[in-house]
This record gives sequence, structure tokens and C-alpha cells, in this order.
Amino acid sequence: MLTVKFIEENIDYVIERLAVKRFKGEEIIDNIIDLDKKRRQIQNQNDNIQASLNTIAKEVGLLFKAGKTAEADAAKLKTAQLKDESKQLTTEQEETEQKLKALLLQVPNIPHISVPSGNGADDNLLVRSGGKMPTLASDAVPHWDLAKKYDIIDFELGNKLTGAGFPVYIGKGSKLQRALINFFLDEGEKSGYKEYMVPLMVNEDSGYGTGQLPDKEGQMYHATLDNLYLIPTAEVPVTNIWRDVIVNASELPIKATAYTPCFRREAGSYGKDVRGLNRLHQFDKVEVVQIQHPTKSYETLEEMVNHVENLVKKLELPYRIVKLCGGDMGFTSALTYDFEVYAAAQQRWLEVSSVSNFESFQANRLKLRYKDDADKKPNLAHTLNGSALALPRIVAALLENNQTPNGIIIPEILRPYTRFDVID
RNA sequence: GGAGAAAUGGCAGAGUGGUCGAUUGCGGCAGUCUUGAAAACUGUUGAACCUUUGCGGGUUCCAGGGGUUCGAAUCCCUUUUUCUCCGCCA
Repeated sequence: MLTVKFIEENIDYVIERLAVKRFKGEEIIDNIIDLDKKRRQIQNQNDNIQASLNTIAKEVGLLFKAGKTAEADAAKLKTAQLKDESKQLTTEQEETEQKLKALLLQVPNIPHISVPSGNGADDNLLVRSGGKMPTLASDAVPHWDLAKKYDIIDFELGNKLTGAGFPVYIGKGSKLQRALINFFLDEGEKSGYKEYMVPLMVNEDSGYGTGQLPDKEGQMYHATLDNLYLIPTAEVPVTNIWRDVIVNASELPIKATAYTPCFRREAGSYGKDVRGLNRLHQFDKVEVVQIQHPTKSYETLEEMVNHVENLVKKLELPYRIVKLCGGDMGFTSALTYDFEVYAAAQQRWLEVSSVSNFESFQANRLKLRYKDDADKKPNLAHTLNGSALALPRIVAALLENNQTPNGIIIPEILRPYTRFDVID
């Protein structure tokens, strides 16, 4: 959520940059500014009334103490009308604030100045690529066939237990999951991230804090009986640790990592996109989150990109990093880099990580602030996060790219974790 | 799930209807003393919003929400959480 203050001070810039995200801002921005003006007016009036009520209450107290009951009773009478007025103004103020908030929630984050305009994936900028493209035998098959051949992932069984998109990992398939999770967490620790294990269900407040609610409500599984949501990413519980928190500037950056399963309803997905491990309702992911001082958040974004790049390099996967254009970016992000790895049998690039700087957009919703010695007032911090990494598509690429007549070769770096070299 | 008790500032802990945004202690910050540090002493120490060029002034906030009252941290209702006992249980 942008702050009204920022919008008011940068109207033209806001409208211009929102257009990069294909968001038409003129009307809504006008309304926001009007509502805020109204809000201030009402509060001003109401504050004055409250102040006189407080004065009268004090007077009445003093009169009673002095034994002047008649005068006290007279003073009491004056309050009735003021209270009515105040009540009405309070209602009006609450309504105005609600409307204002509803509008603010509709405005996406401003894309960073370096973000190009564009409509979709085709307009993204290639930043760099790396890794070696594998050359596969002519009889190479996609990962869903390999999963069946070596009996390491059973999609039909998941179907029976739960439904489509909930695979069962078996034997070495299961061990490979564990190995990847531990490898990613260990790498995170080496880069200075503190490990957290967090609840997989969150309440409404947390959903609002990171921006899943209200706009992406349909994408989360909702346990209505207790009004809890299954997390779509560890970002939600981890970032919400710092909801309503004022941290000392000297504690920044705060670096946190967590492994969690992620649950996504993925309403509206279909076709070859959802084949095999390409898109699941439940998947495993290690997430990294940083809270940083506003002047340093873009350095931090680069640092996080390097961390993720290091992971895919160590796994010896062919990868590319793209900077998302305005049209392809998320609602809450100011700048996003996507990581894709190449799955050679499908001959497709699969997105495995998204690393974003949200600047103060999430922090404003979270009321996550830092306090500087130089500055008396707390300021909004910047939040960043990235997948490091999401497992299923990494597994898909590993299986497809490393397939040989003798089985699937495990990358060197993972072998201490899997304690086997080959899936056969 | 049942019965009872509780929730106050960064922490501990007073306050049971009137000048209480809240005594006090610890912690934090600044100063005095000291070559420096510690100790001691002195001062200071929350957030949001409105208003003011500024100094300042005002409003709200004592777990959340609602109510009673001229006036609520204090009384009432309700939700949540914590603790104790009972029940169930990995």
C-alpha cells in the first residue's frame, strides 16, 4: 500500500509510473486526495468537539468537589449536543477512512524507475544467463515419464489421496526433496539468513499484511471454520513476524529464511502448464526474506539475486535471469527478477524463483518501521523476498537434464545430502 | 471441551470512577564526575492522527470490539490470548 503522503507529493510521477504497470491512476488518485482532505477536515472538527467535552468533564469534576451540585448539573446538560455531533462525525470519519483505505488497496506498487513498460513475458529483459545446456539422447523423456519409470513420484496416488496437483514422493524421490530442502537452508545460513520454522496456516491479519488479502483471496485455501488460510508461500508468515514492529536501524538488515510447503489453489490454470511438476497445489519451497533500510534495499536485491544464482550454479542447471516488465510484475513489487531453469526434455524454461524488492509497499501495510538515531520518528522499512528455491521445477529440470541410460545423475553438491549418486 | 484467575509502556510491576499517557524499578539515551570505564548522581525516555513556517497546541491509544457515565486503565457485555485445575490426546 502506498502512503497518501507519498501520492500527494508525487501525483504526476505516481500516475506516470503506474501506467508502466498498465494501471490507469488518474481518477483513483484524485479520489484518494479528495477523501484524505475530507478526512482531515472531519478529524479537525471532531478533535475540537472532543477537546471541549474534555474541558467540561474536568469542570464538572471540580464543581462536584466544591459542592456546587447545581452548577455541575447545568454543565452536564451542555454535553448532550456535543456528544451527538461528535458521534456523527466519528461515524463519518470512519466511513471516509474506510473508503480511503479501500481505494489505496487497489493501487499497485510503483515500479522502480528501471522497470520497462510492457504487456507480458515477451517484454521482459534478459539480464544474464549461465550454466551449460545439456545435450540429450534422442529418446530423452519429460520428467513425468522419468518419475514413473524410476517410481520416485506418483501423481495418480496423490490424485487418490487428495486430488490433482498433490503428488506423492517415494523412495529416492522423497529423499531428493529432503536433500534439496537441507541444501537450500544450509546455503541460506552460510549467507547469513536466520532459519525459522513457521506455522503453515495464518490468520486474516497476516494475509492483509503481505497483500494476499483482499485481492488474491481466491488463490489461497481457506479453512472457514477457524477462518485461517493455508500459506501460499513462507513469505506470509515470515514477513508477518515483523508486523507492527519498530526495529532499531542498527539491526538492519534482518535476514530470515524458512522452508515450508506452499499451498495454492491455482484457479484458472490449465493445459501443458500444469503437467507433472510444472504447477502444483502443494509444493515445497525455501524462501529468503530481508528487511532493509530504504537507502540500501537495491544493493540488497542484487545480493539476493546473487544468492539464488549461486544455488542454480551449484546445481549445475542452465538458467537465465530476467527483469520483469511492468505488465508482468506482481501487484506489490517495485522490481522483480525471475529465475528460470531449462528443462531439456520439455524444451521449456521453468520459473523457479522470483526475487523482489517491495520497497515500503508491504511495510506500510505491515506497519513495519525502523527507528534511526538521527530521525526522531520511525520510518517505513523496505522488505524484499525471494524463492531460494522452489523445489518442483528444480526437480523437473534435474530429472530431465541429468537423465542417462544408467539412470539420473545427482549433481555433485547434492550427494552429501542424498547419500546416493544416481536414481536408477 | 468444562471450571476459575488474569491481560497496563522495551521489560518488571503500581494504579479499582475525576487534573492518569499513567507511580516506581530495570533497561535505553544525554549530562556531571573520571585519563578512560564502572559506580554514583542529574535529566530524559511510546505510537498514530489533526493543527502550526517554527516554538507549540489538540485528539486518540492501558489485549481487540461494544456499552454505562459529565468523566473509564478502573464498572458492564463480548471476543481473543495466557495461567491453574479437570477431561481428552501425538
